[in-house]
Amino acid sequence: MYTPSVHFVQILKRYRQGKSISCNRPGAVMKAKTSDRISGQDAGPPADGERPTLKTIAFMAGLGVTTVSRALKDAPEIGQATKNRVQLIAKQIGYRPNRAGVRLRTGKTNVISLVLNAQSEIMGLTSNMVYGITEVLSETPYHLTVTPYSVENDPMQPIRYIVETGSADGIIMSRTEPNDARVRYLTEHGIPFATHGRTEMGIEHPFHDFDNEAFAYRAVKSLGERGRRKVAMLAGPSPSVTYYRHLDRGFARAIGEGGVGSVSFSGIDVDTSLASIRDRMVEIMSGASRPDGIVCCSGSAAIAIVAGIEAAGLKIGEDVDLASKQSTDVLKWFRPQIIVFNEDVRQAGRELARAVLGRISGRDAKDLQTLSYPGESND
Amino acid sequence: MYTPSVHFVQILKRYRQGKSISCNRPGAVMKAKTSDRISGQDAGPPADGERPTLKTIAFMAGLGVTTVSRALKDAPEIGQATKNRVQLIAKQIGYRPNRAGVRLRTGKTNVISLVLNAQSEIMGLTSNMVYGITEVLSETPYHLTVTPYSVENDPMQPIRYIVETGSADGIIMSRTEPNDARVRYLTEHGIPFATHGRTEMGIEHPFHDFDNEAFAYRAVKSLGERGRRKVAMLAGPSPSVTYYRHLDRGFARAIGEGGVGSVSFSGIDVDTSLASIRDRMVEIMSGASRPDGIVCCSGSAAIAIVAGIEAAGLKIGEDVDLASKQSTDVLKWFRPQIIVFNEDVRQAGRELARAVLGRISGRDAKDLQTLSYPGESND
DNA sequence: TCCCAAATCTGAAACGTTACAGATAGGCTA
DNA sequence: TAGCCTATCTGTAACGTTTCAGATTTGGGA
Repeated sequence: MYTPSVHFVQILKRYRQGKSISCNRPGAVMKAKTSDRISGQDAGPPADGERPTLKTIAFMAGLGVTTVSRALKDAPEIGQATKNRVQLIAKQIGYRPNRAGVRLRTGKTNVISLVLNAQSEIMGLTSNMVYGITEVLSETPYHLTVTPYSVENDPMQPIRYIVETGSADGIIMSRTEPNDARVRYLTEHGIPFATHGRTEMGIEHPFHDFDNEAFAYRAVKSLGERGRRKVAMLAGPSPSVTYYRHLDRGFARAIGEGGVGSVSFSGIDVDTSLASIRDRMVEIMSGASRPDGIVCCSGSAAIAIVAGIEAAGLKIGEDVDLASKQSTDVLKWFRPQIIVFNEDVRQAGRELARAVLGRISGRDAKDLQTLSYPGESND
Repeated sequence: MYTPSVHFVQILKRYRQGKSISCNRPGAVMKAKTSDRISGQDAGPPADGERPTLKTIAFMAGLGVTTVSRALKDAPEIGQATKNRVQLIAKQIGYRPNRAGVRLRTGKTNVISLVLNAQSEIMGLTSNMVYGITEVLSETPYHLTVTPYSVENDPMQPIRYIVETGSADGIIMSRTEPNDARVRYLTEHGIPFATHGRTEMGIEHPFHDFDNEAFAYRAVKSLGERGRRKVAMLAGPSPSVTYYRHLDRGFARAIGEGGVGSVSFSGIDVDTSLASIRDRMVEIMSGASRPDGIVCCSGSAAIAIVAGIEAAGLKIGEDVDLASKQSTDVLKWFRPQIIVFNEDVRQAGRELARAVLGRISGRDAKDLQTLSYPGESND
């Protein structure tokens, strides 16, 4: 049994009184920080107002920094009494580990990086994602940094930067593609990440996805139930982001089951500017083969579609029905007639945060894949 | 004149060939990193695949780390030829300073923290703010971290955390109050920051603000021009955030100039839930003393107001006019009849980023205060 | 010839943390 | 009594950077 000869309370007391004290170990006398030239570790209390470090606690407890470091992380080789003392002092003086010190020593950054496309902002998506993520991270030592890239730039650029500079322990990214270079790169480099959306590369990785296939399927079905017989979908530009494929698949499946026919939109997709969508919709809805039901996967595009429909002299809910995904309530307020399916982006943020953290702590990628389903909120 | 005896190209070449080489200084032979027990600094090249450090460059150039460190930051006491060599090598091997090392040594984090209220999200505000900020930061070594707090929490909590842990060099925050505890605290602690919105504390600090007084004033005037004679404003909860005061002031000034009378809304404000706003609007607009013009400072609240008005059987642009601030185009698409005034939040983000950076680099707070004016985008 | 100043460059120390390889004391065994 | 094991605790080194206080060389002046 190892018994420290001086109890910390005495030291703490004398320390608080500003007295020069000597420790239970040789050489441990109070002295100025800068004039510390002796090789021993317990050089003395820090100057007033400075942030407490392990050294501060070590001095106050009459222990070595190593012991303090271990005591604070509940290492098995530290006595229970010592742990209690150390943890109490740490709490009392408001000790917080210096992130730079930890990072330099261990390489662990305690940072999660959210990589975003700064252009493709669908109403409120980014905000809610950020809030969802931070909600989860706030209970951990992790911070969130945001690293956007513009469309003109290579999506790989921010990823490479993060990996090369080791500036994050994990990455969350969106606009996932079927064959995603970022996923491949990060997998090769063994960096934990989670994607919003799935890939089709045969690489298992953490993701969270909204079931867009289910959404498109149910959207068509809903339109059919309202007697619509000729529906169209505002799809994504063909081969890029994965979720566009899922939309197509769900749409095709619903159509394939019969009862409802389809026409296709040409010249526009969800990435087209709102003004172009509106203008094209006027043309389409004025034409002979106009659809009587429309599926749309973006709240803002839905607004442009409505504008076009009404500019063509038709009425939502009467001449034509619109079923759309929404991530904020705006659409419901906009035209109550719109059939809306909710995607909870904040929840997605939470799931994604949990997924990266899980991956960081070594959990299997397969157990970190979640899907959320469209919530039909109206009628 | 100090002349290194071995030119770096030779060293670099041999280094690249993996050959064991000896440097121009004694003791500088290639050896494994871990077995480095000699006190000299130039221990040898790092293991393959590891990130280059100053040591790597120092070894390759046949210089000391100190010299390399200084050469990279263009210190005056380093010869021009050496600077060129060092900078060339650094570029070639893709050297990037280790942030943890810098941070530990200098205390500089190279981080800007955006402190946000996670609840009061006005459509797209956060996203655009974030994008604006990162646009500016992307040309600097600064990273952006997001630190949200929930309404239930003390707004001071994240601020204290950042200051106590020294986790950022500068802070950007919103929902500025006339007498803002955060501003006082940060000023006392000498931490650079910029606020979105102004205070009324007599403390000079960097800010960016939208001129809400001008907005409210012009909104009332616009309504007057359309023949509206009894206008009301959906104001903020009285004493809190500064910009509500500016709204009141602008509104009062416009009313004071005559021609237009005012009625007041009771029971709701911009922070009320959208459903409550809608419900209350139905009551108000069904009453005898209903306004014929409404001023609203939030896009989402405007949507709820419109819903209420229409539920009461009235038409926007005919029975009543609505003038609202918007930060995305949604309102314009929602009801083209709404009189909208644009606030460019992305631009605000840019200004705020420039303001904190300016403060960090020691510029005077007074020179870092900007105001933006409502852009009337329709008619 | 000697010394000094200017121009360059240098190692050691420090920031705060953790990993490594012991140290120390007490109790127990033989 | 000597020796060993266990339970605790320890100092040193290292992560990569910058600062401090010198070193070293060269050229020039006395």
